[in-house]
Parts: sequence; C-alpha cells; structure tokens
Amino acid sequence: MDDTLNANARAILDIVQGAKNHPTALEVYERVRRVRPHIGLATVYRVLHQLAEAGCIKELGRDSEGCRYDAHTERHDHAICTECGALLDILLEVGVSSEALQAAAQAVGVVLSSHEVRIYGLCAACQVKE
Amino acid sequence: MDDTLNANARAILDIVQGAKNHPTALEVYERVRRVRPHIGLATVYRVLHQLAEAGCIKELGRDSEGCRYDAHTERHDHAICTECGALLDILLEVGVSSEALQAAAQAVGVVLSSHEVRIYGLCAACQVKE
DNA sequence: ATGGGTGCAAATCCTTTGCATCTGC
DNA sequence: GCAGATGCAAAGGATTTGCACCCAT
Repeated sequence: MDDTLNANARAILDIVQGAKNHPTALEVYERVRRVRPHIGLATVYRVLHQLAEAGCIKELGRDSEGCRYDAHTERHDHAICTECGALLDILLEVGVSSEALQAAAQAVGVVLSSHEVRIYGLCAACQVKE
Repeated sequence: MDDTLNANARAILDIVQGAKNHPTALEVYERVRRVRPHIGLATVYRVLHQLAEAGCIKELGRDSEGCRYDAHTERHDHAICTECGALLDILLEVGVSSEALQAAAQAVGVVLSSHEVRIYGLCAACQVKE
C-alpha cells in the first residue's frame, strides 16, 4: 500500500499515522517540516489528497481550523464536542443494523458504501470550563 | 421562538426553512437578496449564527462549498455522496441503542447531547455519471 | 531530454471583523 | 440620544493553482 510512495508522501503518511489527534493540513505541514524543512504547503495538500484518494487516510470534514485527516481507516465513529469542536474516535459496540442503513440509503437513491455515527456533547475539558 | 426576530432574521429563517436542500450561507444570501436587496453578506452570516445559537436552525459541517444550514431541527440522519458531496436527509427507523451511545460517550469523557448517523455512498446522479 | 514532482507565490474562496451609519425606542 | 443592528469594504485563514525548476529515468 505504501511502497510506491516517495519520500515526501512517506513522511506525511508517517505523521498522520503517528498523530494521536486528527491533524489539520497545517499541523501536518508544521510537523513534516521538522523532517523535511524544504517541503512546501502546497505539496502537503497535494499529498494529503493523494493519500486520501488512495485510501491510505481519510478526510474528515472541515471545522473552524480546516480539514482534518485520519489514518485510522477501519470503520469507526466519532464524538464531537459541541463547544470546542474536539474530534475523538469512538467505536460503537452495537452498530446500526445494516438492513436499516440499506433501507435508508435506498430511500434516497444512494448506493451505500459506509457509515459513521457521530455523537455530540461536551468534552471533558469543556465541562470544566462551563 | 421567532416573534423576537427582526425583518432580516425573519427573512433568513424563512428561506432556510423553505429550502429543499441544505443551503450554504452564500445561497441564503442570494435568495434573501431577492426579498431584501440591500442586505449585506455579513448580516447573513451574523444572523445565521444567531439562529443556530438560538436553536432555530442547525449548522451542518462545511464541505467544499462552505457551511451548510438545516432548518430541520428534529434529530435525523444524513446521506452524503462520496463523489459530489450532496447531502440528503434520511431517518433511520431503527436507531442506535442509547445505551451504546452513552457507553461510547462516557468512554471518552463526553456528556452526550445528541447523535447523528451518516451514510456514505454514490448518490443517484453520480451513479449515472460513473 | 523528458515528465512528474516540488516549492514558491499569487490567486481564490468562504468567513469574520472594523467601522461609520442607520434604526427603533 | 443611545444601543443594537446593518452595510460595506477590508482583513483573515484555508486551500488551490500557475509556473519555473529540479531530479530521476
């Protein structure tokens, strides 16, 4: 999956995979610069798109900071803080029944390929601040 | 819920509620201009935030076109086209068990307030193009 | 020499902000 | 007259693009 990657792409993939959070393109840029100081921001964006296209990473939606990337490619769910926007990985033990998903998808003419549950609420840090 | 709104806010809320799709701020702006030609884009953004804050509408995540708004405030789910990004309302008849949601939220220290299921796949229009 | 990948800078796009003006009370 | 709302234009921030350059083939 990754032996075709060049040095920049390799470094970027390593960073996304090694990140504990879901880094934005800018965060990836800053981190990759420590290893490859001459890399340009445009290359980071280009490579992130390629990696997402290739399925090595996933592009999560944008929030106020920008687009976030996730190297955790197996199906999983997310918890999102309604206050600060923090995005945390979760895994629902009991998923949604796939018949229900299929039915809902069919109802709007969509060919189902995956799904994700998002739960919203206050994260631990924001509970304290309230 | 809306008798405290002024004319601009009223017009904007009407437009979001009357929209069949999930309009972006720019779309709302263009539509509200037909009714109130002097309105500024900044006011549209300000009012949309206020309405979202007040719970009259919901702010959906941003996609390539920008931030989308939804006047459909009851809990529901979405189908998202992986090709063109189209965002469609769906409702899963069989939801996720609330115990599972609670458990997952607790596991990451989040106080659960709502949830949403997202299904991904090709929308009808994009199936044809493939 | 050739083509893809790269860096830089400029351009774009959406969104926010500053500020002077206008409005309703 | 004042406080809040508004329009306009400028600023801000993320992402994309144009283009010349460089490297490996």
